[in-house]
Amino acid sequence: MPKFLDSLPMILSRSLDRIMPVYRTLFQEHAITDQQWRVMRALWEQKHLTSKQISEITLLPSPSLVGILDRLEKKGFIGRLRSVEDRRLVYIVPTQAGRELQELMLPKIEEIHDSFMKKVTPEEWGELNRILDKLNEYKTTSEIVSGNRI
Amino acid sequence: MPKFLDSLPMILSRSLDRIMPVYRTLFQEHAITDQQWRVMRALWEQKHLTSKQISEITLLPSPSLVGILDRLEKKGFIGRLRSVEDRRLVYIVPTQAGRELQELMLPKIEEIHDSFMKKVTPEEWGELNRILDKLNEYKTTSEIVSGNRI
DNA sequence: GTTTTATTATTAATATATTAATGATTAATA
DNA sequence: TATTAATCATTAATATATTAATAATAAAAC
Repeated sequence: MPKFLDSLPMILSRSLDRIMPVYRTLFQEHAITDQQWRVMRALWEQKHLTSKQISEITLLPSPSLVGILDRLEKKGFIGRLRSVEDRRLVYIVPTQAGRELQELMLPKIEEIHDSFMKKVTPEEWGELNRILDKLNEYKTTSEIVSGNRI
Repeated sequence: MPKFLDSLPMILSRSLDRIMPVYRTLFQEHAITDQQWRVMRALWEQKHLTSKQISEITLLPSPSLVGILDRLEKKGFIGRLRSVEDRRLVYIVPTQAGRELQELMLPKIEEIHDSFMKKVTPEEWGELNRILDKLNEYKTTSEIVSGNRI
């Protein structure tokens, strides 16, 4: 019988609970949230992205994204531009202030990433990714349809 | 330069996004949420637990737990009992209906768990846990103090 | 070409996360 | 023992997640 604490959701959640505070210290210095940074990070080296593209990249659900983008807009880090070719689309563009925030934060984000990478060997990092991929795999397409946001 | 999508938070989040819907199908059949199940699962084979103990076991933050317990109480799955020895403590006890829910759900939860276990070898499962543990480790006590809920 | 179907962003309603603060109680200390 | 500090559950305020639904627009089918 599998111990509750050793279940797959629990070991992943526990890991995230340990890891995110390290990043969060930096986020708080710039008064943004985890999710707000995800959006800014996705815009890195991009002229613009639609809301849907950002959702796919960041894994943030579309309904949540509406508010997240509202707050980033209010802070002056992004702008919204309605597409003229397809008026259903809204392009999200980083402002000058948004670009500056990215330039400022990215080096430190990479520092944090590197500090985690130093804790394991490259082989272990590869193994981690490979094993997670195996766990994420679905065997049938019906399973994909049943519950997956993507 | 680490790709955003391959960062540690993202690979863990992506994994959870893939895994949780499999469980959630079962949760929805019983009209409870992920978090509500975590609490019920923690009470498995326990006479009672304090709110704090549940928070530590389930990784759910105490302020969230207040509402989660409210809703479980309203659904008749748990009860609250103020301790007489230490009146700061509140013991959470599963009701008869709560026990029945556990009995009903646990076999299926274990089925789902087993289905994930079948996707990797026991060695890979051990590796996954070992690598995550290495990533979760803090080197200094000051780092622990800085951001960790526990 | 008009009706039907899909797609995109959004709203709505409820549940949870995060951070800081509070009231009640207990433990520690002077 | 009177005071101070620590602990536990909770509240408050804001941000996000989840699910279902909707308005506007576009694509497909008839």
